[in-house]
Amino acid sequence: MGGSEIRRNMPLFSIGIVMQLTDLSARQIRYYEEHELISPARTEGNKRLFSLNDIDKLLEIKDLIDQGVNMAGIKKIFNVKQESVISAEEKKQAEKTRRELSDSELRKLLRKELLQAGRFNRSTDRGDMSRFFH
Amino acid sequence: MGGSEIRRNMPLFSIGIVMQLTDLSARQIRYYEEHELISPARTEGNKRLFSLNDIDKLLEIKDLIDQGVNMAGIKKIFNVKQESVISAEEKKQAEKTRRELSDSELRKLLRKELLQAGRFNRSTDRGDMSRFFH
DNA sequence: TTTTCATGTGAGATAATCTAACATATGTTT
DNA sequence: AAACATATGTTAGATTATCTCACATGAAAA
Repeated sequence: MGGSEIRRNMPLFSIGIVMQLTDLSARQIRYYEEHELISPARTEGNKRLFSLNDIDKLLEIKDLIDQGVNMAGIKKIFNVKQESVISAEEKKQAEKTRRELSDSELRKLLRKELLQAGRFNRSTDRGDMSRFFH
Repeated sequence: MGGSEIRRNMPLFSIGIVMQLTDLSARQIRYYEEHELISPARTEGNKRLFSLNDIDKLLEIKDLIDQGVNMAGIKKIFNVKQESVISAEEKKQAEKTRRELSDSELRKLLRKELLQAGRFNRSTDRGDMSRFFH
């Protein structure tokens, strides 16, 4: 995972901005948090701070609600997605260890990964916030 | 110019977040505004709202101040930069009209531009906010 | 028809930000 | 040296944005 993961999880946006960006009411956003669909960070003074990922999720929630899905359904869908990501990770991991690398192969790989550490790579299924940034 | 120009000028960030992101004090940020180095937007209730471009500029200001440049100098530098951008635009424009396109060439170009309208293209000299987004 | 769900709305509290004024350290003129 | 200018800190008092909690409501489900 590249450093972009960090950036997309950085708490940056006040609820007012998120309302504009998502066209959701404060009530709705707080309600979705109450149902644990999002978990925005908080300032020292308890104000919510949302990340790009939070906003993506809110846009997904909005879509699903428009399609008639309720809280429970959305939560399930998010969990399934999350699991599929995890299992993808596991597969990758399993595949990796299965290959029984020689020491030299291993060193080569390691070096390659280090060299690519700074590069930007995106998770495959992004939300719609890509509209707002390049 | 692509739609990314709009995105980079979208007022999104409160002064608190900008303080964290730039490591400048509120006093400093307001002082730079007073000297017209930045012009953040305002909410209905008069709170400042900063764009990605504003933040890039603040990081540039910080650099220049570290290098001993004063307000007047920074303002000059910004103006020169702005002019160079404008003249680049003019050059591009001049080059374009000079070519005296045929109608068919023109239609082809237009279609191409329309197809690429949604793509992400960056301005050449970005600030440092690229660290925060992909 | 009750209940439940998703949202609206209002009250009262508090955090974040605003402007304006004065303080201060460092560097510049006279 | 004394006076001034520049960039920033700090404080005070006012106002906005957000918070939680409670109650209201329309639509859908039971």
